[in-house]
Amino acid sequence: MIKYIGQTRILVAVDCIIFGFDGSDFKLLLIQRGFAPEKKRWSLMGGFIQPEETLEVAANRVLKQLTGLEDVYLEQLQAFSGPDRDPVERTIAVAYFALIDIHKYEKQISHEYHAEWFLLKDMPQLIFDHGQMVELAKKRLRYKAALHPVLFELLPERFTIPQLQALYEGLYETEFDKRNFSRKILSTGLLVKQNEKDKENSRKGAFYYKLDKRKYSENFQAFLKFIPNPDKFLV
Amino acid sequence: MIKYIGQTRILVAVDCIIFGFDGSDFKLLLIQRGFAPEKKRWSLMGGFIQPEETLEVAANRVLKQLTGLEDVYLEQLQAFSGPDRDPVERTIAVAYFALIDIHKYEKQISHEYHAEWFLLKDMPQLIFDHGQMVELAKKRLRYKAALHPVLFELLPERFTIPQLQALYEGLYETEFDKRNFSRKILSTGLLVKQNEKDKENSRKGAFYYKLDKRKYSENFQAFLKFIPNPDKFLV
DNA sequence: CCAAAAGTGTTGTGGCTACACCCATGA
DNA sequence: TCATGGGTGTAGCCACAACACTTTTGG
Repeated sequence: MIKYIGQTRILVAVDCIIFGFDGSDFKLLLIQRGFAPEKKRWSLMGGFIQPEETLEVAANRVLKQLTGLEDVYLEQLQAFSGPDRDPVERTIAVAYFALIDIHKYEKQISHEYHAEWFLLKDMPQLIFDHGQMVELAKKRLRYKAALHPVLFELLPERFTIPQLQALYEGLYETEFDKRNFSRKILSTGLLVKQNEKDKENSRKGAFYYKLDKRKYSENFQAFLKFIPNPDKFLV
Repeated sequence: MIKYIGQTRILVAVDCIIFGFDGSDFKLLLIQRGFAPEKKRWSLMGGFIQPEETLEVAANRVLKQLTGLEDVYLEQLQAFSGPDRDPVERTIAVAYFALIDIHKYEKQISHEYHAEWFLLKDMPQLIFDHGQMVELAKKRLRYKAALHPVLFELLPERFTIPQLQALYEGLYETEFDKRNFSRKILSTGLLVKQNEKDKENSRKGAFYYKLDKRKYSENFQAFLKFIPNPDKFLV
């Protein structure tokens, strides 16, 4: 194969910021790095890109390795390229963020990587520039969720409106008026009310809803307004 | 230096989608590729990342090589990683898009690369996946400009409101009501009216405005609404 | 005096926010 | 029966979109 001469070839990795929601808090799935350098310190799950893979395929592979899950919401965040970001050898990392239903993960948990869920508000220090990646992912998710119904990716098939509200409130670290919130959400037409109630979290019980998947994929790109006064929350 | 063993190292390039606005049309700056493969075909300006550079530095370098300009608006778009996107050798490309004042460029034009401005609507076929990059950049810019005052980056220091409107209309390939448009733009408080008029484009003449740079940088992240019915335009 | 583009105001409507009370249930 | 969280309606306000005529001036 002909080659471009005189150019430097570099390691390319993908790192995954994995978000989850446990019904009341936003969480992040981290692993305890098993090899030097920085052995035992907390880190995002990552891996090097392989010869025949696209970045997207690599990110999906890495995610599946850790969680066992496929067909997960995954979005390219940004490439990080500080020449010394990895002290061992120059590596460019392309960060992806994933939104997973935390319950699905728990069913398939692998202890191989010493993975743990951390509260997003209460994260350990991470290696390299992983902390920056998480900050950026949070910002991007806030931005995106203000306009598109992406947060449903974090919920199980059935969920209640109070749960959904807790999810938004967790992401934006604030509280919303529940009357306005439920009106706004229901007015999208994305939710289908079920007959059963969730009786675990209150005495009265809250009705379950499911996502209308057809409308969801049709309207995903639509420009909605989920968050009042977005200026306040979107830096 | 210790190294990660058994991993493949890959070429990493940056490619720049360079937008300009000539007062009535949106344009794209392309070069005619000077070497094989695909010699003589039109292409985005790009270059390989160097050992001590970040991607951002590389993109700025590449942009300066072609245009002579520094301190230009430049934003990372996405990494493109199809294993066969470059037939010579596997290369991952990180695309950046740039917004430049076309007049500044014309002052510093370099003929070294056989660069030419093309109408965005009327582009030649590009090599590799550059066509996809341009499409994505257009989409991203439409999205961004609907919410943030980023299009001012394309204008010279003095500009008129009709010019500004033509700029928005070019990007969204539509027409806006001029009364609503000017009211909306002026209500941001970002513009400072000048005393002179531009007499080149009409008999009556249109007042020049300048950008209030302090307010511009303060409000850049603010969540505005420049485009009526954004759903229509933002896929 | 005519053509061509700049500039400017009003009104109706719909969507947003703010706000408070009743309901169902398990303990 | 009481404590807890679920569920619901309204009114005022503001922002938006739709719309047409006058002004300026160069030729």
